[in-house]
Amino acid sequence: MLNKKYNHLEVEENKYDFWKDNGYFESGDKSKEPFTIVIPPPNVTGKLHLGHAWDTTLQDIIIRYKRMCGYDALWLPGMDHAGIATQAKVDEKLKSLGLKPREMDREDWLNHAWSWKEDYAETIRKQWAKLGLSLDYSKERFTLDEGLSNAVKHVFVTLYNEGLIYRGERIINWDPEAMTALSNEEVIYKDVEGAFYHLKYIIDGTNDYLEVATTRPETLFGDTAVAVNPEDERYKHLIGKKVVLPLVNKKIPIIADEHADPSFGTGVVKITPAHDPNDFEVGNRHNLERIIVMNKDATMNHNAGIYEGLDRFVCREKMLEDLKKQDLLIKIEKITHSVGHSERTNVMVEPYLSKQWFVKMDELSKAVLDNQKNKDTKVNFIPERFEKILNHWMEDCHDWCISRQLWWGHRIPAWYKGDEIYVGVNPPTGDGWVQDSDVLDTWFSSALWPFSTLGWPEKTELFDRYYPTSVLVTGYDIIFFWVCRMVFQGLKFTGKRPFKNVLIHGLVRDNQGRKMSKSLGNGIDPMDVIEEYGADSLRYFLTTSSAPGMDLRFDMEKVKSTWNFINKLWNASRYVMMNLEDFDLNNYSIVDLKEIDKWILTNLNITIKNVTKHMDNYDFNLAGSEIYNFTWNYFCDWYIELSKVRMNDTTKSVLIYTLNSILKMLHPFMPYVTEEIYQNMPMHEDSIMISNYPIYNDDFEYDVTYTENLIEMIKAFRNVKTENNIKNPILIYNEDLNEFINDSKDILEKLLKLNGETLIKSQSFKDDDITIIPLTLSFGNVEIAFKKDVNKDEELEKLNKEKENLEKSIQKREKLLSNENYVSKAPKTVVDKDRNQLEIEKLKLSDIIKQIKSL
RNA sequence: GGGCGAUUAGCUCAGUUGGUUAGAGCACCUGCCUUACAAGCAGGGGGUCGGGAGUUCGAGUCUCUCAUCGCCCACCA
Repeated sequence: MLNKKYNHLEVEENKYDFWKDNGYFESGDKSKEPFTIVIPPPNVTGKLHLGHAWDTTLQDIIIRYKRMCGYDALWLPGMDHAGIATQAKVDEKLKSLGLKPREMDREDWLNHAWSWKEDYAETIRKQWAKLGLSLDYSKERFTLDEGLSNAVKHVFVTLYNEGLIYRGERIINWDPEAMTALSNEEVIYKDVEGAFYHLKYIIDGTNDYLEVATTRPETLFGDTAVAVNPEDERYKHLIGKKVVLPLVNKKIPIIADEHADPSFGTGVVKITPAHDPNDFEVGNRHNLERIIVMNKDATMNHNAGIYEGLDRFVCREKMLEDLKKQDLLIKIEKITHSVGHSERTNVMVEPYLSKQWFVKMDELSKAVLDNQKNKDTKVNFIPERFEKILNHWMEDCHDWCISRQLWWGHRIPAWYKGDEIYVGVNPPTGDGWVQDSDVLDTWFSSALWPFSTLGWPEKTELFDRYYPTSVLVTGYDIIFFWVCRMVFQGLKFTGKRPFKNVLIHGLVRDNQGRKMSKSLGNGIDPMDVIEEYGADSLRYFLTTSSAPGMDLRFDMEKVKSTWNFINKLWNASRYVMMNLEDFDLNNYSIVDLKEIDKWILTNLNITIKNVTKHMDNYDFNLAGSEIYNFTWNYFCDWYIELSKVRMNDTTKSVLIYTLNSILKMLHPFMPYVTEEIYQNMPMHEDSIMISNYPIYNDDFEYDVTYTENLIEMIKAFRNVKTENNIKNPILIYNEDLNEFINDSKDILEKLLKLNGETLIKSQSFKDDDITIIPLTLSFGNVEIAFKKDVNKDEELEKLNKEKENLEKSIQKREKLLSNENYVSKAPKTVVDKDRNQLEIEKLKLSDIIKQIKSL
C-alpha cells in the first residue's frame, strides 16, 4: 500500500540502482528490432545544467518508450574530453595550487588532467542517475578511449592519404590566452567599442599622403602594401608608386586589388598578409611578403622594433602617441564593431599566420548536400526547418582548421624528420622522428561519435547491429558545428547517415526569457529542482512545456503544478488500492462491462491512440497533455466518482486496467513515481520499465451515449444550482426520461446530493411557491425546482445575456446552413453537427424565453 | 546583406492535413474540510489569435504585406 502522502524523495530513492542492477538498462536482445540513441557526450568540465537535463530527458523518454514498445533499445552513454575547455579548467586548478601548468612536463600535466576527468565523469554519472536516465553503462565511451582514438587516427590518416587533410600556412584565429589556433566556429563575434585610426601614409617622393583607416594600427609593422581599387579614379595614377610606412619608414607599394572597396572609408586599405585573412589572399595574388609582428601571447615581436615585447594593446597606445608626434595621425573615429572572441577563454582572437592542419571541405560537404536530396537516406530534422541550417552551412564552408596547440586531446598522427613527413596510424620505424606536438580539435573526434562508440573502424557486432543510429537529440545551437560534422564524416566513412532523425530542441531560459549564464548568475541547478520537487516533476515539466524546436522558459510554478499532478495520480492510485484490498484477482475480468466501464475504457482507448501517435512524432507536449487530461478529467473526475456508486469486481478490474495503462503511458515521463505505484498494484511484472506499452484496440470502442448523457445532466444541474445559488434543488423529470433516471438514480443521488424527496417525477410534484428552471439537454428535458429566493434583476440580466448569445449563434448557424456552397462542399459530418447544434440551441432559446417571462 | 523564429486570456505556453462558440497551467471570482486528494472538489469570468489585404462555403491555421521583438550566418581595412 502506498503511503498517505506523496513524498518524491522517498519515491525516487533506490529505484535507479534497482533498475541498473537488474540489467534493465542494457541492450542486446537479438530477438528484437534494435533502436539506438547515442548521447551527445557532455564535456568533462563541470556539472550538468538544465539544458543537459532537458536534452537527456527527451532521450530517456524516447528510449523508455521504445523499450516498452518491444525494441532492443540501446542508449549509449559517454563523455567528451572537450580539449580546450578542459585544458583551461585544469590549468586554472593547477594555478590555484601554485603550479605553473605550461612549465610542467606534458606527461605530468596529462596525469592531472586524467584525474580531473575521472572526478567530473563521476559527478556526471551521479547526475544522470538522479535524473533517472536509462543508459546502458556497459557500453559507456569516452572520446579519448583507445578505441575512439584509433578511429580518430584512422580517419586522419585516410583523409590525409586522399588529400583531404593538408598542412599549410594560413591565417587562422589565434587565441593568445590558450595559445592555440581555433576554428571559425570557436570564435564568437561581439560588438565592442573600438575606433578607426586614420593614418597618413606619405606617398614616396611627395608631401602628399594616402589616408588609411585601420582598427588595428599595431599590425602596420606587417604591412607590405596598400591597396586601392583598380577602378577607383581617385587613385589610378598612384598604382605602382610607393608609400612610406609610418614609424617604420619602409617603402611599400601601392597595388590595385578588387579587395579595396572604393565606397568604404577612404578606399585605401593597408595590406597585412600575416594578420588578416583578406590581406592574406591579396598577398597571394600579388606575391607579397608575409611579416608576422606578434608572438604567440600577442606581445609584439622584433618586427615591431622599439615596441618589441609590449602587449598588442599597450603597443597600440604607445605608437599612437608617437604617430601623433610625427603628425601622421589624422583622427580617431570611435566606432562599434564586432570583434572575434575565443569561445572558451573569451579573449580577443588575433587573425594570425600559422602553419596548421586543415580538412578540405568542398568534397565532403558536397556529399552531404547530395545525400539530403535523397529522401530515403537523408537526415530528417524534427522540426523540418532546421535542415536549412545543415544545408546552409554545407553550401558555404571554409576548410576546417583541426590542429590545436594543446596537450589535452588526440595527438596528431604525423611525425617529422627534417623535411620528411610521415603520417600513419602507427609510429614510424627508425630513429630521429619527432611527432607533431599538436592535438586535434575536439570536434574532430566528436564528429565520429555515432560510429566510433560502436567499435568502428573494427568490424564489430555492435556497429553492424546498431548503426545507423535511430535518432539524435540535440539543441539547435550546435547543429552547425557538431551535427553537420557527424553527417559528413558518417557519410564519408560508413557510407550511411549517422542517424535517421535529428530531434531538435531549443535553449532553456530563465523566467524572464534571458539565456541562463554564469555572468548573469541566473542559472538553476537541476539537482536543486530535483531536491525540491523530484526528478519526475522536473522531467515532465521540461518535456511537455514547449513545442519541438522552441525555447523553454524555466518556471518553478509549472514544476510545482506538475508535482500537483503527480500528487493527484498518487491519491487516485491510493483510492484504487484501497478498493482492492479485498479483491480476489481470480475475479479479474473486463468482459462483462457496465455502461460506465465502457465509457472509461473507450476514452482510454482513444487516449492510447492519440498518445501513441504523438510519441511516435516526438510531440511530447501533446502526448503529455493528452495523458494529463485523461487522467485528471476523465479517470479522476468521473470514473472514480462513478465507481464509488457502482463498485463491483468488474469496476475493480477496470480500475486496475485503466490505472495500469495510465502508469505505463506516464512512465517515460515520470519513471520513478510510476514504478512506485506500479509495484504496489496487485498485478504487475518485475518492473514497469520492462512492461508492454498500452496498445490501441478496436474492440474497445463502445457506444458510450448513456454515460455521456449522464455527465451532461450532472454538469448542467450543477451549473444551474451554483449559478442561481440554489440551496435545496429538486430535480423533476418527465415520463420520457423515466428509464434513464431509474437507471441512474444511485449515481444522481450521490453526485448531485439528491434523495427520494428531491429527485422526483413531474406528476408527483406539487408546490406553488416555487421557481422552475427548465434544463434542455441533448437527449431530453428536466426541470430544477427550488424555493424562490433569487435576485430578479441579476437573474434577468444573466438570462438576457444568454439569450443574446444564443440568438447570435443561431443566426450565424442558420446563415451558414442556408449557404449552398457550405452544405455541398463541407464534409457531411461537419454539416450534420451544425444542424444538430442548431436544433439544441433553438430549444434552449425557447426555454430561456419561458424563464424570462416567468420572472 | 542573407536566413529563421515569435506575436493567441493578466502571466507562461499549446493548438495535428483549414471545419461546432480557440484550449491548458498559473493567477482571479463564488461556494464547499463530500470517507483518494483543501497541494483538493464544484461552478464561473476573461481572448475581435500583432495590423492590413487576399484565397476559400469556412482562416489562429494557407498566400502577400507591414510592424515589433528575438536568434543564426555573412561582412565589417
